[in-house]
Amino acid sequence: MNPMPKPPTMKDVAAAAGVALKTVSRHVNGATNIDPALAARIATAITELGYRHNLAAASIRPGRSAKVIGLVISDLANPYWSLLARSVERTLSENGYLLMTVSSEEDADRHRLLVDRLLAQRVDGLIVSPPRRDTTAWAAAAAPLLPVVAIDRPALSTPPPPAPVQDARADPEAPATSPTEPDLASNASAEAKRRPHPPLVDTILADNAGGAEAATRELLRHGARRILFLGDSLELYTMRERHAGFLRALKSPAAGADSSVATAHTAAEAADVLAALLGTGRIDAVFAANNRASIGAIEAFTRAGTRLPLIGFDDFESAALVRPAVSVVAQDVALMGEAAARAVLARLAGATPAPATTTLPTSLILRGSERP
Amino acid sequence: MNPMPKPPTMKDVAAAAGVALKTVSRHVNGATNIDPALAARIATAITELGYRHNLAAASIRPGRSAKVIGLVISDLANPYWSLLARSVERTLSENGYLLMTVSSEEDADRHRLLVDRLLAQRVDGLIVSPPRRDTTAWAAAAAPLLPVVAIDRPALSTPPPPAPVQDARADPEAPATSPTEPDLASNASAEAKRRPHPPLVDTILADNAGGAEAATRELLRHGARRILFLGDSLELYTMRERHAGFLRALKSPAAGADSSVATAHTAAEAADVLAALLGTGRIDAVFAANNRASIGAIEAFTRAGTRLPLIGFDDFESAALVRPAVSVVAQDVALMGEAAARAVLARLAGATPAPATTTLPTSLILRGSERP
DNA sequence: TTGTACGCGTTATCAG
DNA sequence: CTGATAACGCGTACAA
Repeated sequence: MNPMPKPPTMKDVAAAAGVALKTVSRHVNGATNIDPALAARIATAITELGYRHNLAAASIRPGRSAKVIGLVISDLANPYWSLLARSVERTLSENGYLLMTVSSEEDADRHRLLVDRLLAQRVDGLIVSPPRRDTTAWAAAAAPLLPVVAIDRPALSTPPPPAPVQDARADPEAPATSPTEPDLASNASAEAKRRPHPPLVDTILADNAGGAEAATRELLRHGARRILFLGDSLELYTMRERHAGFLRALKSPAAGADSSVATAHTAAEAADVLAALLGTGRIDAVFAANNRASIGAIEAFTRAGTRLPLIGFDDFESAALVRPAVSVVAQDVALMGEAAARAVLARLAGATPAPATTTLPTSLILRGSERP
Repeated sequence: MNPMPKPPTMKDVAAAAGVALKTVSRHVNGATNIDPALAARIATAITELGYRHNLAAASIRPGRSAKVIGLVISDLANPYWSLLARSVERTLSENGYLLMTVSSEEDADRHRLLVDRLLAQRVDGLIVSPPRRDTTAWAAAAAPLLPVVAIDRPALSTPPPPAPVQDARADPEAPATSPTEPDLASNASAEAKRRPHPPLVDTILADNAGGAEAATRELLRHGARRILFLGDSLELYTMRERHAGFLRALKSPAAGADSSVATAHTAAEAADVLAALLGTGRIDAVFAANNRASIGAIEAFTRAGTRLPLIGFDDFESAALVRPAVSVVAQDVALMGEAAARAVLARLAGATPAPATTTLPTSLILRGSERP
């Protein structure tokens, strides 16, 4: 009943089996050239002593590693990230790697801390969703040491736009809508700034702009003319991209369309913001830029006892269950996770191409909510 | 542009700063008694060389560890587990620990493999959801070495009942319903077998039976008399418990109630099974024993254009969004994760009480779907 | 306060 | 095919 009997070592096994340390090491590492008699004695000693290979100790030898990859995301509780983490873990585990997942909670300081901790732990590779205000320092510091992959958002090689976008930040009491003009202007600069340099590290992105554009076109096609972009802060890369796609669709031939922007972080906030707008007649359709916004929109519709045409970005569990079922722009999350894992594994296997950006297509899933 | 320049070591730092290895070690470990001049030289050398503390190497010293905890769950993609993992990670990270999460996919072999791998990695503690057919061997092997906590299901100290329960396993083509009798019988034995011995390891459970009983009583209160238990395989501990609670409610004074059991693993299967039963008049209410069954039930109702009173086990995203909103038995997942993390941390801090089982209460959230 | 020498558990070299 | 010996990067007596 000793609380913590210290685990037996190779030395113990060697002594018990009456062989040299190195022979045990060979046996443990699956070497074939061992006298069967000795191998048997060693195997017996191992099970009798309850010996377990110490990977942590083995990993300090040069050229050896613990076969662990780090994954830094913003929130494990969000289905988007947990699906991604699952996919990454699955691909890595097929290749003998373990995954360490940590959440930054969208906090840049905590993000740095976690990356540091993972590096100190000597992980073999890093898959990272860069924080909101990315200082790029983490990537520059880590990239030379080990394979690094940015996922969902690029590791900025230039700082983000100083004033993210002067959008009308709606607040529940006095939700403001802004005319199209300033948004279009800021969009132009966002477009110009898109990927000015080659990526710092391998990067896996979804086609946020393209997906948003397709969704917006679909709303326009059904007669929408005053569309609300309901999303999270435009400080977020994905939001900026989706907003850019949104505006790109509005600039198209089917002119005369107006737009406004409302910002909300949680589903409840989104519901409040939208509820306040519903009676005013200032909007006639909603593009929900993430799943929380979609859920908020449904709540607002339910509360108001009315609804507007709606398309959301990111599929979510409820989307097909509510009436009308919610049309969405879906990312192939599993594929993104697998791509990220494979990118790390490829470099671990020795490949050293120039860092590349992979943009995965999105798909528009129409379920009915896009119609008036 | 060297692919992998080997990271600088303490020795390099010591040489660059012109001090002894030990002094650098002290500096890195935050010792206070260092000549400020030397400390400054060391700090400079560290930043110039880009030195990072190697925790893996440090952890092989006796008494030291990498401060990593392993978490073995069945499926990260299930919101239940990702919420739990998030909660565990949060609590651990507040205490300086990192979390390694792996999915067993409900496969007992893979489960063993993963536990072995985590043990080889020399994690400091283990939080495990035991696999379906638990052979208890993993816990017996691991528990003497490090703090182990079983979560969601107990680590069986006796093998599971040989024939899990002779329930009427419904299949889509010819869904079978079984009279109450055999279930009641098998329930009696399940009741008798519940926790025959003290737990092998610290165990964190939800009150599955109590929650299911409360939900079933609520359905009975609204006039239900032929209730369907729609759930996953009764090989699963949680399913057995929920089924036991379900039957316990049916045995109560409000007699005359009948029941049947249908098994489905996915939401789609659950929908099919239920859809086939809906027209027959053999059931007048549904207890969905997990969130996938709940979602399947909603789908079946929608397809059939009708509905029955419904209560589900485990809250889920859509529950409040669909009409009527789905009443559920909710577990406090965050609390369970925190409790598991704290149990590990307590033992790591030196506490050595006898292994205990903590059963956390569930809450019945009534949203309307329980009514006819 | 600083440095020396050694050990942690494992693997690699290289001679038997 | 096997084994003594020297690393690996770091922490700790112990001595200076």
